[in-house]
Amino acid sequence: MSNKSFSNISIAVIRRLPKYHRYLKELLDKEVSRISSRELSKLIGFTASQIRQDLNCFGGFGQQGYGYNVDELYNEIGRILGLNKNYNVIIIGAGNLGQAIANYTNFERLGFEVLALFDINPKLIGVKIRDIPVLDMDELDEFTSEHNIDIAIICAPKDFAQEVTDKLNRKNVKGIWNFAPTDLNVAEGIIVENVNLSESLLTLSYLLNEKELLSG
Amino acid sequence: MSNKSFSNISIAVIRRLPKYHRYLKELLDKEVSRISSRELSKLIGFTASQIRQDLNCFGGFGQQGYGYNVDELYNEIGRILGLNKNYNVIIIGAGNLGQAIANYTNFERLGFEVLALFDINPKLIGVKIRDIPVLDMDELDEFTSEHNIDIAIICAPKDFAQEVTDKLNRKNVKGIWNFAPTDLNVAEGIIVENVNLSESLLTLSYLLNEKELLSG
DNA sequence: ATAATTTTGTCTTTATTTTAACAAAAATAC
DNA sequence: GTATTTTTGTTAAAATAAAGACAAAATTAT
Repeated sequence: MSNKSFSNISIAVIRRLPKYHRYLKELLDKEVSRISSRELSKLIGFTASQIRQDLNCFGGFGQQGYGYNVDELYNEIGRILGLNKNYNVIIIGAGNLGQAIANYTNFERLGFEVLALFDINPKLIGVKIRDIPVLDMDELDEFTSEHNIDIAIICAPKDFAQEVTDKLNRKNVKGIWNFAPTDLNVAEGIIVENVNLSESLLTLSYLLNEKELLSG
Repeated sequence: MSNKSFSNISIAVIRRLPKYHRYLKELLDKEVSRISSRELSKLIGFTASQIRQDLNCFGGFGQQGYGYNVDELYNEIGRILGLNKNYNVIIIGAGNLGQAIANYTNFERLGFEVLALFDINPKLIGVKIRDIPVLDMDELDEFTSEHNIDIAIICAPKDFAQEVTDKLNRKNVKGIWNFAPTDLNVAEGIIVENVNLSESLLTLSYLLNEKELLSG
């Protein structure tokens, strides 16, 4: 009864969806009302065939001889991505990274509302980021009990991340967006999306050296 | 004469290398001196077969009946990732995200030295993050001419990112680590590694809703 | 109104990636 | 010292993903 049984959509397709969403938004802003898979292909860099196949995982949104209605497709993909809902979010760790995310108002526009940040640093507790309060980490349990938190964003140091996750495991948190450079053990059903900056940087480092590495 | 001709290593393999590196470091810290692909598989979550195949892209680092020497393998993967070198880095944008990266001392330990941050905000210009100065964006051209910059980290807003990239395109910058939520047009030979936080968050959002989406 | 063009959705083929299998080599146990 | 076990490196098979091909449908041009 793995998660897989509910899903025949490959993760490769899923990870392309936000990019479609972003490019369609740009087209909308430019008041482009229709686009073919061929034109979109030139913009986004995927093959037209792949675009058509990706979209058809979720339904036939296009029309032969015409292409796709930009507004309709944008909204459909938004719905597929769950952007028709609102999400209550907390941020664990109110350092630079936590603050950066709290300040990024675009997430709010997409429906992700940050209710609070949590930190152990007395200098940060009580501070407000925009209108969002930084609370004492000791209040985390109470806060998550009283509020229906959908997503917790972990911006805490590596050695503290699992400890926090253990607390979240006992609450009704549905997803964790993890910026700590470690793999978390989560309770069944909790979805984790990792953003591992070190891994990204080391990939860049590899690519910078690849030519010499494989020739010399 | 595409980049591909130098490389028979798939990007999927490359993106797993930093994770091997991280887990091997943890084993080293625990003073584990040897590990088999089977044991590593249990830790890291890839199949033992995949681990052996990945490592064998770069050489036979193991020994039959024994496994892999942790210290040796850690160093070999570090070398493959280019961590035997030092990199001069600048950060474009000294907001929370730029500061977060500048403050993350682990990158320095890996050989990535941040020489300066750049911003247009007068309140930030002149400030120091650790010992790293925040310079006026107007000084970027001169600075990149005088220093041999390997990597530029773009933490500037989306609408400003391409403008900065155009400047970098004319310099000898080798790689761009891009946090702006947009695809950059770069000069030939410049490697771009994107960290698109919105795309990551929307992927999480999709996964949170996948069950209902595909059943209902 | 008709012909030519465009373009999707889907089926087929190709390519890539992952997993499985196993001989050969080394380590360990007895 | 020999047998047993472990474990790699590598080959083969299976699974997954991407690209190509094309009929059917709709649009656009004449």
